[in-house]
Amino acid sequence: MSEKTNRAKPSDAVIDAWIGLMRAQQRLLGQIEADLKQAGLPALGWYDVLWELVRSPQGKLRPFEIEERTLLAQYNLSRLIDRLEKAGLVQRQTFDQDGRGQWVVVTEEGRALQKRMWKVYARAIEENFGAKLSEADVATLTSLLSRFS
Amino acid sequence: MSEKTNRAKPSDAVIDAWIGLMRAQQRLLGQIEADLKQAGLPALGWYDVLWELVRSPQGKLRPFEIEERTLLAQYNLSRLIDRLEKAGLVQRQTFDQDGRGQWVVVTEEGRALQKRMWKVYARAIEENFGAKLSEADVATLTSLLSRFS
DNA sequence: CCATTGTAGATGCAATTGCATGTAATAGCT
DNA sequence: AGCTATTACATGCAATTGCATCTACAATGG
Repeated sequence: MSEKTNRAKPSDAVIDAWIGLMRAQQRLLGQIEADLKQAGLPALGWYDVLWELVRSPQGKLRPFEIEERTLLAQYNLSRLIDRLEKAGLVQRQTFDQDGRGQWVVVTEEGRALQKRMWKVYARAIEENFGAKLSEADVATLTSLLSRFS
Repeated sequence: MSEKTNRAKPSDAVIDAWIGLMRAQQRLLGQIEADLKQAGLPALGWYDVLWELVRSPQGKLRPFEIEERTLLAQYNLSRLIDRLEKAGLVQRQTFDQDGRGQWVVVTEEGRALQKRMWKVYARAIEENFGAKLSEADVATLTSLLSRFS
């Protein structure tokens, strides 16, 4: 008679690591969102989309491509694009090859905002995160975390 | 004349690690929330509060204590407690030593739900997270992440 | 060509969150 | 004691999110 019917129980060490991951991300994200807000800048969600657009070859992507890259839910992205467009940071353009599709194009204002946000964001990353890790730590952490992508 | 006025710029390696952390947490959390939902269980926020209560000495805590332990915002916690109470999982009790305060007490139903959620949660942690790490990895990761608590 | 199925994106509505502020009670100062 | 500041928690309202569903178009199979 098998004893271990319930497989897949994590060890205490795994649970500690799990909690550590959740807490670290929560704290760091909270700190950085606070820095952005204090600088009068929008939240990170806006940055993520702008960044994907800015670094794309033509400064434009299809919504579903943004969705893949940012892990935003489709309905959330749809409305986030609404807000970005209302703020003049992106523009929707028709996609001729497929009547269902569209391009989301970053505007100059969008590029400018992305740069301004990056100044604050970069500093916050370094101060809250980078400053606490050696180069070797950084490499180790990146390697470990890459297993979950 | 100093060249480096703008200090605190993270290296590319630090940025990679940062992105890795955000993405790993986002993916893992999403996966686990999906598992809970599929099992017809409430979201992790409910679990976190129930767990803090269950593991507290008397099965009760002050709201501000829960707040510290979970990093929930005060106004969010206040309303989360409303929902937990409405669901019969906790009860508010008066705190005699301070008229402003109250106890949040976990009920038997609350304890039962915490156990049921843990079964799903534990399995999800192991499958999505623990299974991808050796014991040494786990120790390393915990140690690195602890710098941000 | 037509019917069915799949994909891209939008949207109504309810639930949750964020922000600002409110209320009640305690603590601290003079 | 009396006044002010602080702490604990709640709440109105606007913004965001989640869920389910909808529309429009495209692809596939007969």
